[in-house]
Amino acid sequence: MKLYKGSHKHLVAVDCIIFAYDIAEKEIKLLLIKRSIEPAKGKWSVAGGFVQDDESLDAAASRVLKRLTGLDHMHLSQSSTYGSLNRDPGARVISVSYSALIKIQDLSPDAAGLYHAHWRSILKLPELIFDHGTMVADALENLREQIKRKPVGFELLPEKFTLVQLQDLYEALYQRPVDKRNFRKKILAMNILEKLDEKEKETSRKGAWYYRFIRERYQVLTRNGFYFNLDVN
Amino acid sequence: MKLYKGSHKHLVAVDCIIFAYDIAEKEIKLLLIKRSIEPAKGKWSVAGGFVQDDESLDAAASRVLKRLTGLDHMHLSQSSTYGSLNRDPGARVISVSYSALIKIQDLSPDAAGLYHAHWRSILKLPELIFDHGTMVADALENLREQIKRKPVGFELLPEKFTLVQLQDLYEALYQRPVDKRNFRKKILAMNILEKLDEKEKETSRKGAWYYRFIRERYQVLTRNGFYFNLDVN
DNA sequence: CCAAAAGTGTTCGAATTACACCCATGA
DNA sequence: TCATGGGTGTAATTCGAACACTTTTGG
Repeated sequence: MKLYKGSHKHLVAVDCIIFAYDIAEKEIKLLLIKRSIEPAKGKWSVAGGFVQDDESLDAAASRVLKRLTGLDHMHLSQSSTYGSLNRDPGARVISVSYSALIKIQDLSPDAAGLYHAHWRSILKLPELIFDHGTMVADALENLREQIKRKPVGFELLPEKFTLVQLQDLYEALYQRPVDKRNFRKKILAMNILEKLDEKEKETSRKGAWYYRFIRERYQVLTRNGFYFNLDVN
Repeated sequence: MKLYKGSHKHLVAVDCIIFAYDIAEKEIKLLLIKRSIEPAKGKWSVAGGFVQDDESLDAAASRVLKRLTGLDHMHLSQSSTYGSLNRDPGARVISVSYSALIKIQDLSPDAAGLYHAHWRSILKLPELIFDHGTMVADALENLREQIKRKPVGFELLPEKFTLVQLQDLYEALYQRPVDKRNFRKKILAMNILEKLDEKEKETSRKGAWYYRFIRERYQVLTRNGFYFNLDVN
């Protein structure tokens, strides 16, 4: 049974916008790939590829990301779909963008070299191919909205982190300073962090206490109508 | 020059989720179509169709909506893209959903009959084909979030409306009562409504003052960092 | 002992909530 | 005149913003 005959078919791609947070540099970084095929071969792009016959969009995004970067089991979430006629000069391609937040240490140290993947600060991005600049801008705006209302910040930090690091992350995203006392008051009042018996001693003599995000406690609160709101200053 | 050869091509559809507000019934309604082709011919669906070779996704959505309902110049905004393998039993189809808010009087009175389009309350929707139920649920959730932070409510009301009607709309969306005095205080304090010299006299002896949304004033405020927030009770 | 970063409370104004009665009118 | 729906204000509380000093410790 052949249905829908006569309807035009399209090339469909997925593009993965991967953000990570660099604790040392206090910068959000974006994963970029040197494009290996024409057109625009050698130019910077996000990790993308075509959707195959026998895979869902979500599966395609995971596969493409794994192939280009080695990153596996990422929590990719669909962002937006781009379908202007001439967005890709090589052919008419419809592209579905996905984004993910990762802990930078999840990328094995040599993977970057191995896969021609590079991390670049979102503050100094190079020119990207096609409409990838727009895709990134859209995803970033979405991330900035999300982080106010969902505890997505913890996806970008290691298991153990200090309150100073968490605050630095918010400042990196908002690009403005945040009041330390108000920030701590607010996040601690949510009761979703556990203070550990261990200090981070690299960056100060005094040392800063490590904390841990308690996902289970957050989920219980959520079920009871708790509303995460870290809209600071 | 044939690039990207060997990559699989896909059927791509757009589906339009059109919401309207029925002032008299105080209900949000959804535009449904009796499907005219196999599979699932005669079943309820939202307005959809395939994307052609020479049109953008946005253009396809407008065209499809116009053809099926007569609705023209709608402000459609892209919601989400659905790409599971078996979502459409007829073939592998990737579908991009769009949604729009319209004033119910924008639909010419006989258009419904003419085009086999029907308005159904979102509270008692029939079974929809494929994953259209999910699409609608997703769009509705999005609308509920939006209406808190953007003055989208005015898209659903006629040019002139009363504060009671506006409040009824919010209650229809939230499905819970809203405090009358606090609601009025908040919306009037925003200074984006103009009281007209005219009363709505159909529903009460006293009559309720008509108001008008002043889009220009809203836009000026927005530019100055004003933040619409009608998160009530 | 001192430099450097971590940690800690209070006050003030604004915003949000809860709540009940009077008003205007047509029938 | 009365039934119906429209319109109004205030007090109590909570929330958000601003703000500066003390603590710890390795060198």
